[in-house]
Amino acid sequence: METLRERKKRRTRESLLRAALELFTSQGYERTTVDEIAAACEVSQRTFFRYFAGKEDAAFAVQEMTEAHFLAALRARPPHEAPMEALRQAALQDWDSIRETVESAVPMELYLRMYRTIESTPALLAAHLRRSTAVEESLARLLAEREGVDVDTDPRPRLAVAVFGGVIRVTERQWCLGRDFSLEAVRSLTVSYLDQVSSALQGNWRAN
Amino acid sequence: METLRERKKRRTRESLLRAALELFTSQGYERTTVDEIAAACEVSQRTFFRYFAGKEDAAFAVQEMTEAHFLAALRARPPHEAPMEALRQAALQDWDSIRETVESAVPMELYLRMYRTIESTPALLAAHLRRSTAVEESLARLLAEREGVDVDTDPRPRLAVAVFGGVIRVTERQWCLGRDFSLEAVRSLTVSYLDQVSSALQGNWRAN
DNA sequence: TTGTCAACTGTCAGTGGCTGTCACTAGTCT
DNA sequence: AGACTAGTGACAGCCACTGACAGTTGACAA
Repeated sequence: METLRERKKRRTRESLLRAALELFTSQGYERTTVDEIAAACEVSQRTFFRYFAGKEDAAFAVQEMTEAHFLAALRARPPHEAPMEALRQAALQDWDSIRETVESAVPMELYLRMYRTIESTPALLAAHLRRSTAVEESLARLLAEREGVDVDTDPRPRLAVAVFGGVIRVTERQWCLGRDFSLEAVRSLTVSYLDQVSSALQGNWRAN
Repeated sequence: METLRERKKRRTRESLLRAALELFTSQGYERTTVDEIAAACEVSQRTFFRYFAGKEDAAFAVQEMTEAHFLAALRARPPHEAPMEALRQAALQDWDSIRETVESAVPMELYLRMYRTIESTPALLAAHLRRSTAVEESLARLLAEREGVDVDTDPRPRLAVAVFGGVIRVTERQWCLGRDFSLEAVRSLTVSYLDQVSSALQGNWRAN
């Protein structure tokens, strides 16, 4: 059972996270100070730093959950699937079931707004890309294990994941730039872009 | 002709840049303060910020030159080359002729050490990845123009560049991790990895 | 219930990156 | 030589972040 102390702690964290994302998305990440976030929750600035390693950490708290969610999705793919197919299916399945994961922390709508804020804030975009490479390292190891190859001598796991990651990044970016900012939109964009990779890689585009 | 004032300015900048990279690579980026860099050049901290937008800006001053160098290399490729082939050739040619570009600012050896520092410092790696996406955007536009397609409606330029960028990133990373930290090493790694992409993308790796 | 302990929090002081301001020095130009 | 102005240093201040210390409050046993 959850003790009173734990409950209070959880509430404080949730309150801080929510206030942070609300402020980041409404007035911008840089224009939001940690003091402001703490004040909104009626705690001291010091307390904020006891719950989050930094301002940036708060911005990515939900992302961290979805990253783990995607890794689990890949782990759950049947072992007979080819690497790229497994990645593709994991991504699609991920978008289909992400809502529950996200809403255990904040409203889905806030998460989506934060996604856009990350993409349009240079400092956050940089952090996002670095986090992505960390996830990609895990993905590569997972694929290598699935296929029974050594990730340190065979570059194919990392290459496959890097290519996949590149396509996902393009997808994310176009999604955030577009008008239709729904889950269905990102899902279909993912399918469309993954399907066009081989066409993009080979030959002359003019010849179609 | 270069006036005395301009000469002094250039010298100050060169001095600051060199001192910065020397300190970053020897004692670490985070453990180096701007005050330290300024003191090493006998100028005030304020002056450092008149030459560089920030500490990070100094760390990437040479990278910025090599980025432009690569873009120029791609622009110089004959228009009949297929997109991926042009990217590949530009990359190889880039590594072959990078020395002159770099040494107009700092010794090659310092540049290479800084490269490793960037890769192993989380904050710098993040910034590096963000810068890379900016370069990739330029590359995509360049390819689109070459091929006569519209970069805003046809995703293939961005996809091709993202895939290419992903491979280059893997290359950079493995290069920095490896023992052979020479230009020849990165060149041959580039060739090797680009050659293995199609193999990595399709089918079952075990069947090989 | 009460006293003790440990967890949680606030306050304060300090560091480092970064910016605005202002006065002053030193090239530049006529 | 004198006026102009780019470049600089000194100073004050903001914000992210950290360490140290003390006060408060929930947990748990006697």
